[in-house]
Amino acid sequence: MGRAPCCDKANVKKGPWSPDEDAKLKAYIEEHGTGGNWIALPHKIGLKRCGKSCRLRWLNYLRPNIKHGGFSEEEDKIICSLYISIGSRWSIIAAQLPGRTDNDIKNYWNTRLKKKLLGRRKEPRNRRFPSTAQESKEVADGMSYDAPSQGLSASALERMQLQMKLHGLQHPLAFLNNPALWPKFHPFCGRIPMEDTAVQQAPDTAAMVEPSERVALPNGSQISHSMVGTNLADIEASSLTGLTSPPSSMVLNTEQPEADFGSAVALQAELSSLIYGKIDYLPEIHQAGIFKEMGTMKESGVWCPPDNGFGEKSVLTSWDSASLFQPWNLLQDYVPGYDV
DNA sequence: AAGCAGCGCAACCGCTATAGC
DNA sequence: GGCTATAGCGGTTGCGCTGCT
Repeated sequence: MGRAPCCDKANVKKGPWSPDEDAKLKAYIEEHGTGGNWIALPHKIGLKRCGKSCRLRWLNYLRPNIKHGGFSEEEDKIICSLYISIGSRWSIIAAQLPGRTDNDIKNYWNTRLKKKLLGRRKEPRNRRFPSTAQESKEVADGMSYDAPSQGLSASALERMQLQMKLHGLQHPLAFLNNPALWPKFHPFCGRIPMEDTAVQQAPDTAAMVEPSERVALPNGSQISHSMVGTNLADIEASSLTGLTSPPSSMVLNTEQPEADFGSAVALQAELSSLIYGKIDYLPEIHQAGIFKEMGTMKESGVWCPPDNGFGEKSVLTSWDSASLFQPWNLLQDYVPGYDV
């Protein structure tokens, strides 16, 4: 038995909202609020609309202080940075941009920003997975094989492409030939010393971070450097340092916060350069508010691998593992039979 | 001027998470 | 603890506009 529909599909109006409908909805909500029940709301005001539709209309257009279009460079950079770090969590990204809605940002990304960063390429018609051992080897060698789209989500592919662009990689698997890019717990590198790493869950990271763990930003605000140290910053840092320490997104590194923040800033400069062809440091993007929402989300926390390769399950939070860029996971997509 | 393709965006759909009973 | 209703989210669709041929 399927689930009951939220409304009578036959008796609800679909399509664009009329000014009259907008006015009715706006007036009612401004006077009475939503009442905590969107499903009942259209009936109360005599609108032949689905409750979900009313909610969407209010959130995306009618509520006060909504901005449309005219994204600034600063907003572009925030969107790009967060997209690379956390993927298509539009609601989280939107929470960092006052007046912007997730729908707006999603549309902006899909129609403009993505093209701006990745460029527009005609997809080769005969793109396919490697089928022979030689082709597979070439893939592993970073040769001759264009980034496949099959078996990989669009979001993951885009983020991978952005990563490659940021780091000058020619191939998604080129990291295999660059040990500097290998995280310590990568199966090829051996086991991460879990007992030495302060892997921990932080249900409310923003609240839990000790003052010593916060990073002072140029504008005077502070942010937890465990949050600054996204996986992107890890890769950035690792490419510079040879990854002598575990990625900061896995470990709450209280020893060298400046290094982590420095790499994050460097990343932003790279991003800025990529988008606008110029270098400018980005003091605003990592203001404390950036991850404020994530810090209050129950699933926020310091990332650690779901399984360290020895059958030991680690503390893991849902979106962290799914969204952070983990190039070794791409092996599953590229190499038949490989299981991370 | 007509036809077409590409683009931008509003809105919808379907799924998951959560709250309440 | 299980069930149901609702909220919220991300992906997708469809339509109107614009520019090109």
